[in-house]
Amino acid sequence: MIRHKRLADVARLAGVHASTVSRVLNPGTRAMIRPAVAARVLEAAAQVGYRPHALAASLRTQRSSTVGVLIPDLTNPLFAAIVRGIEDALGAAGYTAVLGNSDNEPARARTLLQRMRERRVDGLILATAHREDALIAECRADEIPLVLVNRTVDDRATSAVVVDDAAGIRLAVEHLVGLGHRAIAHLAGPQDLSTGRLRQRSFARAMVAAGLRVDPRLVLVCRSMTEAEGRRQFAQLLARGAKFTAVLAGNDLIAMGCYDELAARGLACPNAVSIVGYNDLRFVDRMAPPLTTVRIPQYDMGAEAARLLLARMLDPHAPVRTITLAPELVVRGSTAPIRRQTAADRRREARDRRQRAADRRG
Amino acid sequence: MIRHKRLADVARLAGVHASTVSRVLNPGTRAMIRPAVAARVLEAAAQVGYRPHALAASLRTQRSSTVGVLIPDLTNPLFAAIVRGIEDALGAAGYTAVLGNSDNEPARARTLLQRMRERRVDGLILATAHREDALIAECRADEIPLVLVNRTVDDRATSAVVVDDAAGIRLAVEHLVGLGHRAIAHLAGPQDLSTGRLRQRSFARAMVAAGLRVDPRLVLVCRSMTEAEGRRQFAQLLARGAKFTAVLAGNDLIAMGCYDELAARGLACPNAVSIVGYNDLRFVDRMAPPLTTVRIPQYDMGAEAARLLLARMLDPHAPVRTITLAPELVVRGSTAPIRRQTAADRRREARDRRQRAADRRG
DNA sequence: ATGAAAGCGCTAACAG
DNA sequence: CTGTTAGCGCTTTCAT
Repeated sequence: MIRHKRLADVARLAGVHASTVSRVLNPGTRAMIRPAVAARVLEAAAQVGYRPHALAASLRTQRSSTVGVLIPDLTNPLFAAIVRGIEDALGAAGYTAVLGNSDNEPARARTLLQRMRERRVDGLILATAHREDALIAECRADEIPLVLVNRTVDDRATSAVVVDDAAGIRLAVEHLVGLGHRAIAHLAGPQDLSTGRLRQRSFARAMVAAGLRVDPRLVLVCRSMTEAEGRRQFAQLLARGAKFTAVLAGNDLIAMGCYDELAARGLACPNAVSIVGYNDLRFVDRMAPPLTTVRIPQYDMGAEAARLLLARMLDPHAPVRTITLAPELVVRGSTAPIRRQTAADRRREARDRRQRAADRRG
Repeated sequence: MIRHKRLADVARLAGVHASTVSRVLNPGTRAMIRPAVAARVLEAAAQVGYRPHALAASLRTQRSSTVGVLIPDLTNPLFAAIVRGIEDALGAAGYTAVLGNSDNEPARARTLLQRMRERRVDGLILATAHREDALIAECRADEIPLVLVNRTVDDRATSAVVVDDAAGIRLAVEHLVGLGHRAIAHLAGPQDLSTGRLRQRSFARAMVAAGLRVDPRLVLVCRSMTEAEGRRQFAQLLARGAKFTAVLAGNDLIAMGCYDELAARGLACPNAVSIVGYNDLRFVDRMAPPLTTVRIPQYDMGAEAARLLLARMLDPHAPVRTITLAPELVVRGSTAPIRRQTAADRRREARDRRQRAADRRG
């Protein structure tokens, strides 16, 4: 390992005291030093290749210029995009993000938060909030600057950047209704997440607003926002036997699960059923069929959350704020006008199904 | 901001000296302390809610338990997966990753590395290597433990975890040849990246090994591994007029670009042309058509890189190692047996094309 | 405008 | 076994 140069090394070379070097190198105190001396110091620093020791400075100043970012899983494109937004905004302000993946396990989240606190992060951005979240309550008690992103908590006591899910869901429902759908199912996300819950409630309200009845048999709650769980609940939905012509999925991954179950049964979307997702993950525009979904500003949510946190760290008395960003509907190939199925349709579908089964065997 | 407890606070409560508390709390020195005292200390620590100050410890021990991870872009699923592998392996060893996105800009990379060095990361994992990389040379000169991942450098002087691209490309070429393809094009990645370069050379070798000639007009080099550039070069390839029935893309994003250009021309894959990608990014199995591609162990590459680095940090004299992981071919719907086009085929395609154009207008 | 000195919270060498 | 002491590299009073 290399021997790092210290302020004292630069000081000796420049013929000044270490504290003078420190003052020259820190923008806030540079004005204290006579330009001639400052120039000499700067040259000396460059000559020995001086690099400040951020940890030592942090110990002294009690500020690490570091922010903890906790997400469920980086491998989910939604969170990758949010993190990118966070890191860019943070980086522009001279801050560094320290990442942690909780995998939606509170125990892991606790360990990671712990580690971040020990590293003395100046603030926290959490994308892991549950509607009632003990961990977040603890953070609040510790008075560490804190911002939630994407999901929020029920007591609006913490700053957050979220999407107007009510509007997003309304757009989706109105789109389906406009296509003639009446029997619309909803595969909701987990109800202990603000997103899962709010989207479900918004679905009910939007249906009523459209003059439709919500059939309880057409609303199922997924235990997680994953493809596997989406597929399971969609199969469950089919098993219930209640008729429906469209599905509003709690998010894009749940929608993908529907695609999987449809494919396994030899059914085609949007022929058999129209499907709408939520989030507009990267690549869902390339699926077969391209997914109609509600786009949310993933990157911007992250960037906004970072900016909100930066403001809060600057002024600890800044008020609690919830920033709500607008979603937009992106219509693609997974939704189509409702169409009463004719006998001919049924025959064609049956033939296609047989053909596909044969293909798989062959 | 909360008032943090220090060792001295715990010490006072337990009626011992701060150094005793330190010894109790550090696994390596716990054995020094009489169990009865240790128990008293532990209780006192729990009572005041003591949390160690990692930065202060780092300053003293000259080890931050932190690793810098530099990638081009978190938003690329390849790097998201690699980072996840890195973080999991690092986390299991008590280390924390500090992430940076270079966007393939050397200036950004330099700034980020700078910041990481100031934070005194104990080691570095770089997924941003160019074949000749000044930044990496500097890191080597600084003797900071360093591991490359996915891409490597030409002088094999740095430890790395990479994929056996020669094998991967051979699998892909043999697959295409097995389907009857003879005129195979290659949209190579940038030649200043080890992956782009090695895959192109491997393509040439695999073609020769299969008894085929490499037509220079069928090999184009993309300036970046992106969809936009893949599309541009594929259009270029078509413009050259040389006949081909299959394309081996430098990676999945380039392959997606080919999809885009085909779609724009109303052509269908694998009818018009077979396409093979590289990496097997998440979701490419859901594209239209599902992409035949070479799967690489993305997560494991990251985890292996982290383990290699951990070993190196433990023993600075550990030898330079290159770990090569095996790829595997995943055959899906974007490749099909070659088929001489009949007059009927041509008529059908022309009709389809017209239909699609009409759809777009309507 | 600059130097001297103290101390952030911790660990480790040295005593006992 | 445990206490004492010194100091990691920096910033920031306090002097001058």
